[in-house]
Amino acid sequence: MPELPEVETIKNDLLPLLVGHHFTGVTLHWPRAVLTPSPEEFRQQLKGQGIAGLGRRGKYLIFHLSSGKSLILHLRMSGSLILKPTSTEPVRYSRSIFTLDNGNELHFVNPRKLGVMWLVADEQEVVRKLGPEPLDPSFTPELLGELLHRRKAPIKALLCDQKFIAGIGNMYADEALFASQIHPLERGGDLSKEEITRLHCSIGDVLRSAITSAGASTSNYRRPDGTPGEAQLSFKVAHHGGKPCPACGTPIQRIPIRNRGSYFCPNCQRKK
DNA sequence: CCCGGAACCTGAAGGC
DNA sequence: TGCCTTCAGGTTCCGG
Repeated sequence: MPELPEVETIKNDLLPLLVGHHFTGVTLHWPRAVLTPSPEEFRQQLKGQGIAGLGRRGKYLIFHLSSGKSLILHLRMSGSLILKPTSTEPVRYSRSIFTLDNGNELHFVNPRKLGVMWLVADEQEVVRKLGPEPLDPSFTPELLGELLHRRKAPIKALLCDQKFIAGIGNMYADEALFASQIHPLERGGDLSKEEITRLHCSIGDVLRSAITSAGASTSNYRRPDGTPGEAQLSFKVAHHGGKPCPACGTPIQRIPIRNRGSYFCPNCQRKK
């Protein structure tokens, strides 16, 4: 599932290949993925647009266009972006194709049709509601403590809430909680100062390490050249149900939290 | 404001 | 072999 490290990897991979080029056309095989404006306006406004830069906010990938507008993509659960030379060979589950001036085409591969796109004058229209960027220097342990104050939801649910903090999803929430030895059902507001400090540190470590490994390919995620990332090889609990905990050997447990599978070590991560 | 659950989607995996 | 059910989990919406 594309979370912050996966979107960051896609941005880094595409940056040198796209910036300075322009879109020559757009084909929409699943127009409902365009949330704004209308699919037809989307196509017309993108045609001929130069790509001035690429950015990321949380799990959102942002194309800065020469018109000053922003093309924003969210891959949701199963989406990926593939960049390849134009050919007649079909790309499986390609739902949108952006053709470029250099003979390449960018495919929005979107098997479950959950991924979405926007074309807006101000990117804040889309990303305004997001919480802080966990890798930004302004995200301090003190800020995390303030955000957690009096929150009653399970810490796992808060970490996955994009309004609470941007970019973290199921996998990296589980990994960060294991690294900081906190039970996923612990109420956010019940974390001690020491636990908050550990959690803040673990969030940064887990995300930075995953970016270095080019993201985690647990299912559909691929880099734009089609190769998988390797962050999943370092996972200690995520998707490891029943396997021994790498720290103590206790079988990793899986419980549902907010309808999501949560993996943790019942010995290393005790609830108070 | 805060929390939990359903809905959107469809391929993959498992049971019988 | 094939049908059926369940699972996957990011986001938004809705109800309490």
